[in-house]
Amino acid sequence: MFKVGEFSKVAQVSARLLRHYDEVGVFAPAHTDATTGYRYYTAEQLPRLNQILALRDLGLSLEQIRNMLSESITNEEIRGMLRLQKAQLEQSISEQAFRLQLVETRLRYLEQQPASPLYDIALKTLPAQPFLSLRETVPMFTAGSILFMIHQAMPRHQFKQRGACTALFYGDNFDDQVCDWEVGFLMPDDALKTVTLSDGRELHLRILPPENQMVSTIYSGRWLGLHLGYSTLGEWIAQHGYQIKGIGREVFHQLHPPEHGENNVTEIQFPVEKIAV
Amino acid sequence: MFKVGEFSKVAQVSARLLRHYDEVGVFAPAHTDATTGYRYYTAEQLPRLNQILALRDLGLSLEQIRNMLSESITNEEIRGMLRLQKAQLEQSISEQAFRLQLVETRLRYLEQQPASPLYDIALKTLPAQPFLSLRETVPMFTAGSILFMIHQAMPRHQFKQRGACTALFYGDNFDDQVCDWEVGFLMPDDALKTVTLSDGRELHLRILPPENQMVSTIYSGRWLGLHLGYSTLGEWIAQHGYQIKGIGREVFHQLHPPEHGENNVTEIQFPVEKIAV
DNA sequence: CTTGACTTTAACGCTGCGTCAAGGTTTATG
DNA sequence: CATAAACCTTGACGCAGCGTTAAAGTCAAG
Repeated sequence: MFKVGEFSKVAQVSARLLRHYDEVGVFAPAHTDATTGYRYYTAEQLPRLNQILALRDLGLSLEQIRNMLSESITNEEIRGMLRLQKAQLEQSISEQAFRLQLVETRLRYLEQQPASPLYDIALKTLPAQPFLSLRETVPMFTAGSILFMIHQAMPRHQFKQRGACTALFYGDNFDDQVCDWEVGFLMPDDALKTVTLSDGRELHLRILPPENQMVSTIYSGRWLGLHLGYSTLGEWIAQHGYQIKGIGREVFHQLHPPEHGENNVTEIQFPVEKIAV
Repeated sequence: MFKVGEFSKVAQVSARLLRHYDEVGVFAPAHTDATTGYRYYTAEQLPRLNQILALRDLGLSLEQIRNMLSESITNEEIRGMLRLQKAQLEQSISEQAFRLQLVETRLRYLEQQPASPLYDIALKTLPAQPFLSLRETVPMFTAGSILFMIHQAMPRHQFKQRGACTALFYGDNFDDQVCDWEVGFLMPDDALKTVTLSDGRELHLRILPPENQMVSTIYSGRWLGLHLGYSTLGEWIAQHGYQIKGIGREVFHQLHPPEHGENNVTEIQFPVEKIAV
């Protein structure tokens, strides 16, 4: 019969760990003195403890371990738990590897250029959202202006605009002088189906599908500089083994008339997917 | 000016996150109403928040992020932090990969054999420890018996035996009929230098060097079955890309006279190292 | 003015123990 | 045998990053 301190030494673990395992019910002492509460362990318990430590080394939680060690568990259930753990470890590793790639990219850039341009690119997941919009072909880099005009021409009392002004661009050659835009507003679920502008054009409601991987960057200032955002995003996407998967968006978080363009805040988003390795 | 709820929507984060970031000082709202406590954010803050989220995606802690965003930080310091993070990620990945390997091995075994023999193998780190011992060449599988005899022949009042009875085996052919053993007791730091047994033999004190990677398994029962432990350990070591690096040990946690050998509890330990890949 | 939609601060929860702290037990020593 | 040293007990906080109620104050629409 060992007391916790002795047993912790032969087992090479801390006494606190033994108490904790007793408390949560994964490993109880062979005997507990009813009056003093002292825990007494025996050498015969060592293999069991070693089992538990080995399972812990697999990354299993104490609760999972308790289940695995219960009498009434089938071999098949154990295998199921291990397969689950395997899958989780694989996912965790790929996440960590991705982070590592991000860090490495950033380090390379910092060593090339003192000022870091590639600073605020994030991955997001977007849910499906109603979108009240209008599709038109207009000169490049003017989607915001159209939105601004629409914003003006809109009978504003007819709806409560909750989401942001957003534009989707179709067509994949960004060097062209014109572009095919769908401009409008992200809406709450109970939005109107159609809105007629004061100049007669109509906005129609549709559901934008969810996107589970969007890269996004935010650009502050006049739209003349917006191409910097695009090139940075493009570099990032290539650097990290992604490719563009669908239709890009601009979100106008702060939309001013052309003469105050320096205060604009514009977000650029692209849905992406990993290139198969 | 957005209130938290609105800002959380345009930024695609939860309101709780914004409050938390305010609380810990990584991202404060542009304005806070002094009387109501309401937080008000502006669109111009979006790039900053995106920066923070991007840094978070690297796996940095909020405290690190706060430091990186402070004005008074040099480019060199930032690179240092990133290099540190890179190193930590690499280590974390290799740990996870190792766990994964453990899980896979276990799954393979479970699919071959319903009863899992390879159940309680753990990696340990041992500190340097004083060892009061005696070296002899004796028949295989009898180290425990010697220890038992020594135990009897020892003038027990002379020392407080705190550690376990332990044996080290020299020579690397385990199939041989004799083996070179060093048997003795792990001792506390203030132990006696020499002890003379009643049969005239002497135990001498020396310091066992620390081992930072020991594989260990615990076997219960008569020593006749002990080879099972050895073979299991050997398989495990090979399976996981390790090799034996030094002198193996047996630790006798429960040492009985030969006629009660079925109650013995014996641990087998080998120092190992990863084979370079 | 009344809702209802939002906001605030406060606090627990989660994981697996490490780390005191206050107060009994056991054991070694004088 | 008295007493101190060494060990044991339960209890509780801490950590990281928010998610999740909960109670109570604000704000905007009708």
